[in-house]
Amino acid sequence: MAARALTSPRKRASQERSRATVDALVEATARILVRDGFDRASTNRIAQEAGVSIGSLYQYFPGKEALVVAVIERHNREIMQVARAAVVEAEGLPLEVAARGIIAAAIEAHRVDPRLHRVLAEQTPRTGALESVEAFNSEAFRLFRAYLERHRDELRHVDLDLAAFVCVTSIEALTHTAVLHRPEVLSDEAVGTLVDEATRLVVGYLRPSAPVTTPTSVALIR
Amino acid sequence: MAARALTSPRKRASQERSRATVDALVEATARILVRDGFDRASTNRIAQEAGVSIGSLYQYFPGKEALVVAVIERHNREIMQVARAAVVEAEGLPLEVAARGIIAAAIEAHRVDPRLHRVLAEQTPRTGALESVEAFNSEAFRLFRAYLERHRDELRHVDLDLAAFVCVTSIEALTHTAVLHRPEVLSDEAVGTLVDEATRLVVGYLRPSAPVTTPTSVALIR
DNA sequence: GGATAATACGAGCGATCGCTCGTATTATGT
DNA sequence: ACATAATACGAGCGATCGCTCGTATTATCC
Repeated sequence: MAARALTSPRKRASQERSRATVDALVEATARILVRDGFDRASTNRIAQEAGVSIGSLYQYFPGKEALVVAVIERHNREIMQVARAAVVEAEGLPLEVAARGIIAAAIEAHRVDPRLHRVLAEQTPRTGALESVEAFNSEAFRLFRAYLERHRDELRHVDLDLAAFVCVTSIEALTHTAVLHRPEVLSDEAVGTLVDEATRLVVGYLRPSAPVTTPTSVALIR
Repeated sequence: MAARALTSPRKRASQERSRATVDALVEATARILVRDGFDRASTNRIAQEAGVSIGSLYQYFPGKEALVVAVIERHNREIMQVARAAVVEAEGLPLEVAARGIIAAAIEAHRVDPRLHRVLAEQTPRTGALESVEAFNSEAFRLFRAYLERHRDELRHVDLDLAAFVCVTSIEALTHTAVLHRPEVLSDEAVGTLVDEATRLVVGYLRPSAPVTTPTSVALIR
């Protein structure tokens, strides 16, 4: 058993008819993930939900994992579209306003099919082919790092890689956790406060003006 | 199938012999999770690994989920012990030093059986009984909030709930992501830098001295 | 319109899973 | 010592899973 970890379609869908079949399968996978959860998403069930025979499913996907990968990639494409737009829009703006816009966009991005997002985040094992799909994070990282690079003069002297890592990770975690576990801070009245706080967090971190504090106890760990 | 979601042992282990059996099962579950991953951890396999019959397993655990819950709870107890100690030690110290210690401890905590931590984070579905086990996070939240409360005078005026949420979420994410995806920033030379940056992040956020910026565009979202 | 390629179908095999239940073994109390 | 309770055992049932393969249908090309 085990160990067949193919991810790409076995067959390229060339005719119109088959492209529809593939779409129906990906669509059905997403629906089932949301409605029934990851474990209950068997290939048989997916084929049935899609109105497609199990044989046809295996003509285009080598297994459940490949279907989930397809769903994730589609979801990520949609999310990154929002993020990219935000960074482009932020380009000309001063640091704080830019950060604010990007953070607001991060929240907005997490609202693209949040139920699917939840299933993918909470139930989908990051194993096999699924683990590499986190190219998503590194794309966000590159995007933000590029912004920092172009606005280096507004920043304190800092390793851009590290700074981008700190900012992206924090923003991601804040919006992610808020969406999944803190719906109350996302009410129309409260969401502004959250954006304010997150903005203060990263701007205070990036700004040169921050009070330079004695980096004493460096060897506290290890 | 489905829907039996018991979590607590069916039988309390009263004699010494049975307590050993339960321990062996939990221990075996952790080993298998690490070695083979979540999906391959079947009850049959766990029983075999523990050197215990499948019948005995079901005398004490209603299913796989309960076993995993037991493993998670044990792991969380170990981690929170580190965190609690750090907060206690931070009590008398000024904000920055305290934050530094807590962050260093957060990294240290993530080093308690990191391979198990990875499996639990990446493969274990947060579903059924597993979702409530995230009481872990809320415990960390309470702990940190209590510290903030006792040091309110060193802070800018801020909603403590919100501030604790922002700090805990960020620190958690930074250490978590670093341990799981950025081993290079945890080398003995680099880890100090990471602690420095994380400290600057939260201290700059909590300090009153931070340059108060005009909270303009509040309605950027929605 | 006939040949060939592309696509769709679904019964069903073999493997694994979670779990029960009847039985055997060991500890406890008197 | 014996009776009773606690614990341990594991064969095997029923359900589900992933997946193949022989066949039927539909599109494409000349």
